[in-house]
Amino acid sequence: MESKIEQQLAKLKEKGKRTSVARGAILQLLMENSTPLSAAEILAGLTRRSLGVNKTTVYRELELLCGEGVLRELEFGDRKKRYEMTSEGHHHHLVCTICRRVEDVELPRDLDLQERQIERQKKFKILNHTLEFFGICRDCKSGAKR
Amino acid sequence: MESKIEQQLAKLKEKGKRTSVARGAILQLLMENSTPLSAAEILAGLTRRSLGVNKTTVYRELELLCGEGVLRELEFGDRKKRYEMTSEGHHHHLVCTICRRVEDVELPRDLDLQERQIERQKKFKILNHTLEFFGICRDCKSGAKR
DNA sequence: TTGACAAACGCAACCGAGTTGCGTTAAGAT
DNA sequence: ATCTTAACGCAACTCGGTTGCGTTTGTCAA
Repeated sequence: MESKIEQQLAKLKEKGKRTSVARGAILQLLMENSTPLSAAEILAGLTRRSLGVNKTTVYRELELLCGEGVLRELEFGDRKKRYEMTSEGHHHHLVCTICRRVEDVELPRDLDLQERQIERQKKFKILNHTLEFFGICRDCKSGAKR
Repeated sequence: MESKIEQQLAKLKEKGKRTSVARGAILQLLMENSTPLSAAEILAGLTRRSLGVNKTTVYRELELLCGEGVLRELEFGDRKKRYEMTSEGHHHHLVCTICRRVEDVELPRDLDLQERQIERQKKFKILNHTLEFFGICRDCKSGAKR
């Protein structure tokens, strides 16, 4: 089975995008990590793999990958953007206000019906939405370390 | 009937907060405006009323009013915080991605039930949530000016 | 294989929202 | 009138992110 990363890179290639080391590494990093990463975290992750990449490159890469729909940009209210693979599918987030860790969650019943209703009522074309829940995670409730 | 602003100021006074011109003006500005305002917009609004207020003062005032629960802090993904009166009650927002205007909206059925379900399932204590819908507003759809 | 073209890159300088430190002003209690 | 301290102004700073510009390098066609 061909790796998911190679698939993504191949798809980008068809659109005239090249296959750079940084691009592959960023995708891998985001794929391995369960929580969305910030630009700084990605930069650090690349450095840890002894890939000397400039921060401008990271920002430009993230912009490109978002534009191509490979990544999704998220904001949890701490003034830094975070990124996750769109291949993870549509879901929402539980953000712990203590340890800042992020957990994925799916709504038992998503908002499609409500959205249709709002669209009719407000004559507003809804393209997407963001829904994040803030609170205290299991570990922080139990007073766990870290 | 006593003005809503005076009520708020009186409540703050009980907590040892003083009644400054800037404070009253900020509250008034936010009350008159239907959409949430950014710090810069508030600063501009005060200047327009020929109240020479320093930006540090505005930021500090907003922080205080949020801390006292008078204002609510919002973020729509453009890296600037926006503020609205909490007295407006719990609602969500329709953010137009073209003209950036913000409309309030209430969910026909809010998320309380889903939240309870998530809490049980994930052992995560939900304190609050943010839900914003992004899309094209009525005016921008019809190609209206501005 | 080589050459050309543009995508990708590095670097330094920059931007803009928000913050901090510190000394000054003024609200309101006594 | 006096005193305490909330509120304020100003300048310098922080930090996530952006821009301009010249250089490197992947890719494709000759």
